[in-house]
Amino acid sequence: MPKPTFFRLADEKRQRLIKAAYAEFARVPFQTASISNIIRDAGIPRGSFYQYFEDKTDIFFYLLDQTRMQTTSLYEQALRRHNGDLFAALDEFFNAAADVLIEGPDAEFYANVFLYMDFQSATHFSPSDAKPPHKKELLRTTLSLIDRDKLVVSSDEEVGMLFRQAMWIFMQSLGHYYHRLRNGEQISLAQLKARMATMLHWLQFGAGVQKEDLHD
Amino acid sequence: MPKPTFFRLADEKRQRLIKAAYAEFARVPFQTASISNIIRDAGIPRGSFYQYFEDKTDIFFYLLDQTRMQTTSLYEQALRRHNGDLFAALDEFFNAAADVLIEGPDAEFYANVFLYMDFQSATHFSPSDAKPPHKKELLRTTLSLIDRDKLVVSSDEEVGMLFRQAMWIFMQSLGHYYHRLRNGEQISLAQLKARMATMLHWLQFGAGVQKEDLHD
DNA sequence: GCGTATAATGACAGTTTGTCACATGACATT
DNA sequence: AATGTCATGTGACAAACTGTCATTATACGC
Repeated sequence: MPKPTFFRLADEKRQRLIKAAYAEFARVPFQTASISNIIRDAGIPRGSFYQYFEDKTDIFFYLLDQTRMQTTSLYEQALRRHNGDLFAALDEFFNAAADVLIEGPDAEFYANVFLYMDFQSATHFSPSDAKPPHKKELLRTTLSLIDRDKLVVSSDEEVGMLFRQAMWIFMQSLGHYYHRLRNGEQISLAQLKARMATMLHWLQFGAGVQKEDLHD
Repeated sequence: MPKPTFFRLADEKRQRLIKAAYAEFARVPFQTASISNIIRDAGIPRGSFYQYFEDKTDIFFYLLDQTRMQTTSLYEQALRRHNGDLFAALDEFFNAAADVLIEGPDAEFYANVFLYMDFQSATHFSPSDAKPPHKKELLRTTLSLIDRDKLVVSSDEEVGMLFRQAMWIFMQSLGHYYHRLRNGEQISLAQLKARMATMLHWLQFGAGVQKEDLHD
């Protein structure tokens, strides 16, 4: 989390810093991104940066949290609209979120996020040592709103597992999309959505031939 | 890939270097690991290291490939034993591989692999700019040995998607296991296996209530 | 004006990485 | 034994980056 000083900054200065950070994390993956570049771009002295943020991780996840807040609400809306039908909500959410992440202004930033995010971060979607601010917020929303009669789950733990499996489909598909794009291969937004739908359908109905189908 | 010089090295020296590298990558995640530590441990001059390897990534994936070769054969055996039944083979393979990765001598190394591996690497399981040596080897084995009549897939592309979804279950579960372990929470190998089985079962038969089940 | 808390600043020490000019060794040929 | 050649060994070095800290500047209440 940014330090209090950061939030007391003049708007113009804060925006300049945020913009420079987005640019750097869009230019190269997190591991390669450097604070030196960010502060040079933003025209902010080195010491000041450390007055606002702990380190590179801190500012990175701050940027990520910004958009997570948007998408979280998209998900919750979908879940309510479909009366707690998890798979229907996920399907709608994936499509809406893909639009935001791929056609929005920070697409390159997200490309680096989804191509280079590690498992630990993907699972918890915030730095491991952070206090849980809204960590697992999506999961909590899920637990409270879903209709369990439509799922084959026997505990909250299992709902969590299922939810993560679905989120991986989403993240992996975005990674796949950006990977193709950067290698100059043809891939459309529609194809991406089809891919997500297929994988989600497997998770819902199974990718193995059903027992019933064998009764002939 | 290591440079030719590396393979011409005296056995003792090569082993010393490999051992030091394993130790470093077991000590900290890839991003944090340093070549400086490896060569200090191995007692090898800096210049020499760069005569053997391109960089940190190069030696890391060399180590990883070592064990991939083992596990690949485990998978192929399972697939043959089950006459191309993908899900049966995966189930057996997951259990066998988990034994190797968790009870073997390099468990700490794998912990860092599975906790901190990024999506790009996970998908391709080798550095992105490397020539495909045995890249996608598991996938190719799968394509040639599986019985497609037991699956709801319509193309090789879809087999690939399904296979990756399954592999993610495996990797994510190992990540989960190690995460728990490092946070001092109780988790047994049996629980890990149960988790993988549940998730794989969902993928095979569906986690949503089936259409047939609604006909009452 | 004065004093105190808050913020800004950039020089600096400590690391790390990849390179390069040079040293050393092995070995075949004369 | 002398020489030439090719592969390998070596460590000093430049470049880059990170996080800190002593010092200076600013704002604000009284």
